Amino acid sequence: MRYWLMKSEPDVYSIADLAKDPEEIWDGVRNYQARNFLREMAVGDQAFFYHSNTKPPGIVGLMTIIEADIVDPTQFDSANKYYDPKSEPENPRWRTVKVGYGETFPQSITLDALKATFSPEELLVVKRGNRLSVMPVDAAIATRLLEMGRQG
DNA sequence: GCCAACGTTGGC
DNA sequence: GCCAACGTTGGC
Repeated sequence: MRYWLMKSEPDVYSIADLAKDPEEIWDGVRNYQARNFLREMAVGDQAFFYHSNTKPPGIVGLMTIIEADIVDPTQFDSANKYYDPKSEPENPRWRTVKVGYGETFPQSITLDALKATFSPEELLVVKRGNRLSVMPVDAAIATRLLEMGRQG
């Protein structure tokens, strides 16, 4: 079982949205490095939910991968923001996963707290200028994050 | 709202 | 294949 971190802007899609409707296809990722990580995910993996572009940014909870290697349906929908005219239905370019709601931490782990605790080598999200929206988290780091998040 | 970081596109 | 221009992300 592996751990991951996945970013979303809460104005677009937040952990409260996932809690309300607790299964969701994580669509709209259009970056190859992020997609490659999505394709490595397996059912049962755990992912930290990170709120970006908000005050304060940080890890707000946990979710579970409940279905792996799904074709992202938005790539073929010309009305959708994430429509990709270059993706062929017989060879879809963008794949993703379905996530299930896990838990919301009593208090989010802010980016400031993450930076104070972890080096960029330990946790990529604290690296300045990092724009990757899906990334792996080392198991030992994940354990510490769970302790930080659950104690609130 | 600004801007640094950085991925993508397209001309050559 | 290089690289300038451009667009997007995301912290501040």
